Amino acid sequence: MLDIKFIRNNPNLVKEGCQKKQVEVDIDQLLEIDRKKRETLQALEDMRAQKNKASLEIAKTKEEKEKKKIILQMRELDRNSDRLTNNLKNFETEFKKLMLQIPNLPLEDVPTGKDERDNVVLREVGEKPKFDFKPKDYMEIAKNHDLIDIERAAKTSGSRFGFLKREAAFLEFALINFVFENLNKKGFIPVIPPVMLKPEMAKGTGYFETTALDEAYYLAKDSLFLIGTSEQSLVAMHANEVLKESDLPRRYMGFSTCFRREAGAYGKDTKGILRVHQFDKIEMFSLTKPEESKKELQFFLEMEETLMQALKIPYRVLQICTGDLGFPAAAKYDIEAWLPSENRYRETHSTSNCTDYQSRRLDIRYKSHKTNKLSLVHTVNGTAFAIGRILIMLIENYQQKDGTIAVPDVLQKYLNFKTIPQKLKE
RNA sequence: GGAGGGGUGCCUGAGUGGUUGAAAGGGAUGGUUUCGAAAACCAUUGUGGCUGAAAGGUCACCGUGAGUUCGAAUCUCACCCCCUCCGCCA
Repeated sequence: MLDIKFIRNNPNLVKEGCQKKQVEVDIDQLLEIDRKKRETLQALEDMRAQKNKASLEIAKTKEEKEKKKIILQMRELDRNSDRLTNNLKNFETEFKKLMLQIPNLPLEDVPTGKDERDNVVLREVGEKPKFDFKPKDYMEIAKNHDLIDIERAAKTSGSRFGFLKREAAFLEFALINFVFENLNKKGFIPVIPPVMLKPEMAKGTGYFETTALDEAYYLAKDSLFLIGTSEQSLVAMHANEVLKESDLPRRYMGFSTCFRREAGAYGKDTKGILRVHQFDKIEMFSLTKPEESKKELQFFLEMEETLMQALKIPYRVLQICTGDLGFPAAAKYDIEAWLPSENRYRETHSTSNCTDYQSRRLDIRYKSHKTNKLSLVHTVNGTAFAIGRILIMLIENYQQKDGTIAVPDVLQKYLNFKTIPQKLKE
């Protein structure tokens, strides 16, 4: 949510921002309703003030006649209050509806663009593997090694699921250990959060407006959303809290299963485990002082790149343009890893600065040491590893001529194998 | 799932339908004292909206939402959350 005062003072900036983000909201209508809402509120409050004064008088007055007279007056006054209250409620509902439709505004240095085609490639890092044989795609390799079973997952659960088996399962734990160990050194607090959220918390994250609502699983019987990323649980964790300035930046790394309906992705990436309904992910999340969120975003990107470099997977960094930012983000970078079988880069990481957009919705503030004043924190999130996609990248980039899969050096200490041999098919 | 108990400020904890935004204690902050500290003493100590240049004015908030009333932390209803016991269970 944006600050209504900011919108009042900078309607054109907001309009421009919405346009850049390809989101249509009627700002003029919002301001008109805001004006009517305040007008009504003022009238109602004046009336209440009158009533409060009268109540005091009633309490003080000892004469019964005098009391009755004032009470009757107040009853008369009350006739208007229902109408005013009703009006106010309507204005407030409409106001809130419009406010929630406004996305976070892009920061100034974000490149303007329509969609993902306008994202800017900042750099390519790492050497793409050169194979002196015809590289296979990861699903073929995974089948040969009995690492991923899509067919049986379809039998048990339907499309877009997978069983991770054998070395793939061990690799997942190795990746988790690797990240936890390294990010903990950088001050990230490990968290395994709930994967279900109450509706108001889920909505507070800002991902549930417009079409994104269809993206989430909802358990109607219990009125709970399944999270799409642990970021959602981690933001909600500090809802309605006041943090100490000395606690900032507060960095978390959340490990959780993530659930996505992939409702808008019919026919897209239907093979394998690139796009599935359920996957595990380690997410970085940080609450910062407003003036530090830009720096924190750079720090997150640096962490992501460090992790990718440690695994020696070639990747490129994209600066996301205004039209592709997503609802709550004000700035965002993606990392795409090299996928040999498709001869192109595919997204594995994403890191965003949501400024005070989430914290205003969820009321997460901090108290300044100096001024003792309360301000909203900024929130920054970023992928550490989305396990499934990293496994894909590992399998393809580390495949060997003899049919085995090598294991990155940095993961070997968490595993009791250095290569993954081929298996006989079941 | 069954039975009971409870949600008040940073915390503990009072609160008879009428100056109760809320006693008291603790904590925190500032000050006095001190070479310094402790102790003691004094003072301060909620958030948000509207309005205003500011001072101020005003409204709201005692889990949430409705209701009764001239007036609700206090009465009524619904919901949410937490705790205890029993049952079930990884």
